[in-house]
Amino acid sequence: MKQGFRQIRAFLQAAESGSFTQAASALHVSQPALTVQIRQLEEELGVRLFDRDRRRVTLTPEGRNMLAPLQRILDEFQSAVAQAHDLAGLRRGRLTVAALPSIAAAWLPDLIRDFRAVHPGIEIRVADVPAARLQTLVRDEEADLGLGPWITRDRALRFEALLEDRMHVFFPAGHALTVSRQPTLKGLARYPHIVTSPGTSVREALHRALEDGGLDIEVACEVAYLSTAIGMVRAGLGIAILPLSTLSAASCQGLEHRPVANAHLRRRLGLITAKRKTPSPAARAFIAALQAARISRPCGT
Amino acid sequence: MKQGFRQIRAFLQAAESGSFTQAASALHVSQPALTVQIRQLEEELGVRLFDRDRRRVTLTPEGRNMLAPLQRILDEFQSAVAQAHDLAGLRRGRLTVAALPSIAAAWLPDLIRDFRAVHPGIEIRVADVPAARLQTLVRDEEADLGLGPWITRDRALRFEALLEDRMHVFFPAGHALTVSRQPTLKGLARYPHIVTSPGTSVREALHRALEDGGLDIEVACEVAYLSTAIGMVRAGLGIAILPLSTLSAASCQGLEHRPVANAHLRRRLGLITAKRKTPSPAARAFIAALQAARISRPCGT
DNA sequence: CGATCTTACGGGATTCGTAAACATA
DNA sequence: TATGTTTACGAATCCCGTAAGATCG
Repeated sequence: MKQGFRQIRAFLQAAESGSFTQAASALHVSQPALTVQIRQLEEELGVRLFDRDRRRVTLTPEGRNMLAPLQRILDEFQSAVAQAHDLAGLRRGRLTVAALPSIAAAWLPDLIRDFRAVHPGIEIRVADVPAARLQTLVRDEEADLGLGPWITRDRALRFEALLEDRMHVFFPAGHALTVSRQPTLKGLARYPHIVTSPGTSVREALHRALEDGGLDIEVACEVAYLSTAIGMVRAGLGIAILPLSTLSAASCQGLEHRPVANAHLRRRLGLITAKRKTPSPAARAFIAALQAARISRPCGT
Repeated sequence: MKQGFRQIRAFLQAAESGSFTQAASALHVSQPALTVQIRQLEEELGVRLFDRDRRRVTLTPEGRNMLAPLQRILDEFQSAVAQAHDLAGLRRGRLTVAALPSIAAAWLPDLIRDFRAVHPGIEIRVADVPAARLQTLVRDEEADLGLGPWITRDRALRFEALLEDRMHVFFPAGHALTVSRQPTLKGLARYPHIVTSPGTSVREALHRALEDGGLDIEVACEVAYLSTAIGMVRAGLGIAILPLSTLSAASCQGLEHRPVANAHLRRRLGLITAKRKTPSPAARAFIAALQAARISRPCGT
């Protein structure tokens, strides 16, 4: 079983040309080479495919029977190659990005817009999930890559820091905090706070920071979405300690914000990829775009 | 484009085995060879097909995409090869035999019965046509072979004598002719004759024989079929000069027959094949059976 | 004799197998 | 350390192209 596609191509071309000489020149091989290819195919199939007539070659009935099947095989192979090239050339494909909601809202829209402009054939799904699920998604190959904090040290995954998302305190314009350049957590503790739901990474970070400082805060309201929290702050219900990236995710008009001086309130966000798994062409391209964007727009807008 | 089926086979086997080593041993090649084959396919397709994990290899999503198309291509190729082998091995095929009506009636039934017993997959058509059309059918490839007399010297056809069909005179038992061992045409001319229609080879031969001898006969009746002629003879309407093979074609009970001593009344019947055209496997086998039968049952029953 | 397929043969590329290197669990 | 993939390299094989041979019109 030593067959290839060259023999099939030779056969089809010869059948079409009705001449070994013409077929050979069409395929850019010498005529004896084509004769050999035909003979190899005939030996493999066990039937004579052509009647050699010195003047022209004509298909035998057996050869005519093989015409359609072999043609289809060749077509399907070329189609399969084309499909693979489409994937490799980013003309087609699917890409699933897992990202923290804040990142998904702040960073991804621009990135995806630019990416899709270049590669319109790539279908992109975004899984905006809490930090805890990020690594699971990537590990289980439900996402090609993750964007978020590096929480659990997972040997099957790789982390590459992209930006540091410092948390800021947001407050309405004119609030007493306006005067301080970098308030401490302790200084903020006496104001009522809008906080996100337990389980969100923002809440966890805030929780750890408070615990570490032995502080406690008054919770004015607990909301699920950053944009809701911003709305609450604007309405004067309280202040909120939120990622700086919130600026991009929600309309912060009429609000002021200051960095909070606390180590727990800065997260190193980055790219999470599977160590073993070869990234898909689309994933590679997206990661490249990601790293390019990191340079042009460093550390949280 | 330097691809063959070995690479595809290697890919499918490796995907199934989940290990290059196992796949290699399953395909009876060394493991490095298989690695190379996989790499060749990856280069041709432009995508990485496997994630090498040192412990096992797993398909990438791109590889999974290629699985079905490549599997199908391989299946179709093998099916095409199998189909060709069926033709070559006489498990399938079609065979058209053109033959004189007398041959078709006398010889072919036994021959075809035996042939079909050995090769039940071959579909056999018999074209029983007058001698004049025989060569045309073979020349136009409407028949794989012809059985009949060599009339027109056609350079595109080949003739191989198989048997000599001497014409006999048929007469009712008790007829005056019973006493003669080999009557002459002249001796027969005075009896009324049953003749076949003009255009049939039997009639032509008789016509030439009479013309050559300057004889004339009384035509008692003119019929189309040999069996009709035999019926006429039996009824005593006249005698008939017919091929000896008529014995096999019609019931000749109650009739006697003697060879007629006349050169024109013996026909060399044989095999007519196209010179250029390669006979199909089925035709080759049939011809072989034909020649074997010639030995075991020479010259007209 | 001209056109075309087949055969023969030498050179070059391809591919295979063995052995060593390499990488992970 | 053990297993399994990759790399390296020598050898065998395969394949092509040129040239000569054969055959039919």
